Amino acid sequence: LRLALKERGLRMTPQRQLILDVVVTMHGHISVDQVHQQVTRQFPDVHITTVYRTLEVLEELGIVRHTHIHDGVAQYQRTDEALHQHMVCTVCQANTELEVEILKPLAEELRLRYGFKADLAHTAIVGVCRDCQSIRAAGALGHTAGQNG
Amino acid sequence: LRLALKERGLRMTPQRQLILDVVVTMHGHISVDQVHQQVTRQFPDVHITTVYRTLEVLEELGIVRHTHIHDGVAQYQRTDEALHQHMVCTVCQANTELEVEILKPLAEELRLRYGFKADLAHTAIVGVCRDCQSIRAAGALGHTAGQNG
DNA sequence: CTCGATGCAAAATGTTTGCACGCAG
DNA sequence: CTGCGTGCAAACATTTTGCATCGAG
Repeated sequence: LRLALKERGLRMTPQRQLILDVVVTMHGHISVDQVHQQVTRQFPDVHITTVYRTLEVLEELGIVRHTHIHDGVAQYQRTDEALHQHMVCTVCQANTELEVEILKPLAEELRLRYGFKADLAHTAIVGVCRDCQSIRAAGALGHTAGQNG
Repeated sequence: LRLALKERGLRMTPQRQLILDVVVTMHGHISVDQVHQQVTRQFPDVHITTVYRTLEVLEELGIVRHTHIHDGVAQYQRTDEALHQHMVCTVCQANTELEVEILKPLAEELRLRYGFKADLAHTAIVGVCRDCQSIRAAGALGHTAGQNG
């Protein structure tokens, strides 16, 4: 891993080591700010700009990849973790992992019909989780679009 | 439609009429800025703040919905257009429409296995389109991860 | 020593908010 | 006339950039 840096004339600094530590232990999506917070827990001096720049480097190296979920905040994930996908509930923000197997038929279909190589793990699937559906159902029984006020 | 506004004690202003005009004629995803530009083509005085606020109102009324695609910019789409989905190419930014039928098996699968009511039309599918795959293939034949530089 | 990396501040970008005035109803 | 809607500016949040200094190799 550090060799990858070396090959491109890049240096391994303590800051990068710390950020790398966070990256290899993280699961799923994580924001720049979250990475920064974890890093500053050990070295409060590490600037968030450095986190931005390091994650950018890691992205060029193919170690991480970033995306944007529901709000405008960039979320990073490891590329070797890209094979699992998340479902984010728009009501309770619950984040459930799902097996990527489920996505394969769709990916295959898109390839066949449009020649499009879909990166389905790139963005989380949004929707409403089981629990929040129950809660909602209790408040708004029926399935016609009536005006509630 | 204006009745929906009336019912909630909201007023129909020239600005809202203009923004509504843009909304009903738009297809797929459109940014706040794009709406604003189209509006100011007729009335240069309409402020972008008004566009933000009006789209927020329209979202509460269930007429539009917003999401975030690849960058952090909010994209709006009509809810009655939500039944088609887009594929955005990360290389050439091409935006291809696809039939929502393709997504239904996945949605059904997610419902069965996780009880999750997925809103698959909420976010565009990202990936690489047919053309850009060809171009890439020409530059990087083979499928091993070699270092190119 | 050399040159990439860092910290800081400031700029850039997209979005939200406070306030006084204007206009729809 | 009432109070919602508007334009404006300023606040806000996130991300990028310029620059002097530091330190990895």
